[in-house]
Amino acid sequence: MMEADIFKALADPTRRKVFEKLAGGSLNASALRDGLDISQPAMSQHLAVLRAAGLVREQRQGRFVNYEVDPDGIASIGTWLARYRAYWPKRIAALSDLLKDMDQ
Amino acid sequence: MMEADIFKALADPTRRKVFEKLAGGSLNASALRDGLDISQPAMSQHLAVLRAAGLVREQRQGRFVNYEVDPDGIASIGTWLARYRAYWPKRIAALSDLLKDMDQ
DNA sequence: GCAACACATAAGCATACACTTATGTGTTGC
DNA sequence: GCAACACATAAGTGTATGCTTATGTGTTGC
Repeated sequence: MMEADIFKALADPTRRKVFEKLAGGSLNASALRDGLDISQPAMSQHLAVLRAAGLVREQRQGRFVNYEVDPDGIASIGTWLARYRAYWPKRIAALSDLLKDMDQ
Repeated sequence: MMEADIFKALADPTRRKVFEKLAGGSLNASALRDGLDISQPAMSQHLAVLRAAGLVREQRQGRFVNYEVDPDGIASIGTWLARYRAYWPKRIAALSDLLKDMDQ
């Protein structure tokens, strides 16, 4: 929810991997463990941190809990980053165009 | 330099305050301490972390060391964030326009 | 040279954090 | 009901981190 939580959440490499996986589409907690060599409780704890930070949101589906990227979290980072737009180098022009395109 | 270092650096509230101060212009280490109730070594250590992350850069000026925002660090965050552009909500359109403006 | 200053580094310590194993909660299907 | 499953929570532990005090390094001006 706050910047503090967001940056703390993303400071951990495992959580960033999880978040990147979710960028490809929603997945349940077990599927997220694939290839990460991490225990089930550890994943559950990581997901709790990401959820508390507003970076992901969950959706119960039977016994499974599907996780997906929460656009609000992404927006928070964007808003924070916008404060430093005076320092964006020119070579980031391409990115800027991409962001513009998203609004259709 | 790497994402890991950047997010770790920004995970600390004191370092975020320092970084925001520098967003207003370059300052030396002593000036950065104003209003932060932190020891001189602590500030020096925080600046070392921000520097290692590529978020700030230094410039010796006599006995003083001036610190300023390093555009490369900002760009790194922007590049990372761009991977999640599919999740940017529409209400961030204004930010997107701001970013576009920066390229003149 | 040397005293005063601005900052960096070293060493030690208390707390935060990511992990583990063990157990609890809720859902499915027989 | 109850066994199997998916996930969350509890409790404990080693390590990372941010702080402190003490000391080192480099610059200024007399």
